[in-house]
Amino acid sequence: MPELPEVETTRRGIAPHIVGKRVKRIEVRQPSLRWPVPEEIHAAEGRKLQAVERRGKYLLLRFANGTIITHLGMSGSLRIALQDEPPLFHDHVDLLCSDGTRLRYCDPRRFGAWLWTEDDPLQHPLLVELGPEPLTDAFTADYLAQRATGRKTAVKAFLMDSHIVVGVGNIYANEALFMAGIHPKRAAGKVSLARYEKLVQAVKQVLADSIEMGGTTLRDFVGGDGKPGYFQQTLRVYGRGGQPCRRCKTALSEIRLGQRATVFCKTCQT
DNA sequence: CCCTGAACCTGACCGC
DNA sequence: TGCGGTCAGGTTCAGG
Repeated sequence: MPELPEVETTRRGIAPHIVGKRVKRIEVRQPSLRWPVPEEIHAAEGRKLQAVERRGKYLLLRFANGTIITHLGMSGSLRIALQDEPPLFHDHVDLLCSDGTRLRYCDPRRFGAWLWTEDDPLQHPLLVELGPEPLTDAFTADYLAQRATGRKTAVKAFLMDSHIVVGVGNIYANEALFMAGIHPKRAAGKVSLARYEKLVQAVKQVLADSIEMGGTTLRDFVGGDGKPGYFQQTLRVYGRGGQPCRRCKTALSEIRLGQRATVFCKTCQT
């Protein structure tokens, strides 16, 4: 489900309900996620949640004695459960606060994660090698061009590599490359600095716009406050293979690139 | 170091 | 109605 806008929408949706509250209990009904949910995660019980932060698509639940690192994977979601709402089959983890507020994690495919660290979470092996946040000034055309030097990999795969830049998943990679007029299969090392400039602007714009609108809705995405996102209606290419390019009317091409659906306009993107 | 493909898992959908 | 194949928003990992 989630790309960066969905994760950020989730963070904003849940934080007001749980920050500052004391965790009464963490209920793990299904510990078999991407990695096993560690027993040490119960160290958060009895502690006050200090903040909910985001790094890439990871959410960090900060406590004085450690941090829960979560990831929503492909199909995960976090929501505030209603009082006495019984967990459904795929509701794998609850974080129950002492006032009865319940943060509920649902993840049918179980590609997500709930981990615990007592060290600086940004130094955790999963986070320490991540690329810059796309919506900060650290994400520039110069940076991308430098990282792309000599690389033959398709620019779309390059853009989706979280070690290059975090938060650009399949939907927004397709969208940003269209906006920048770059063919998704072009070798990353053969994209000019001027075009990386356009790409950086496109990534920032598409992500910011999507966050503004509450995240893309594909199937059933809902933010932490239960409101669906509305970005889906404005997608330029994703999910539109065979339909006319909104710019030039050419039928959009759809191919598979690195096992991912890739949609582009063969006229507008070169 | 770079690149590719497989793997993790369930559910929805489509054609027969 | 059932079955098999394909696809889905992510990321790590093994192997060449």
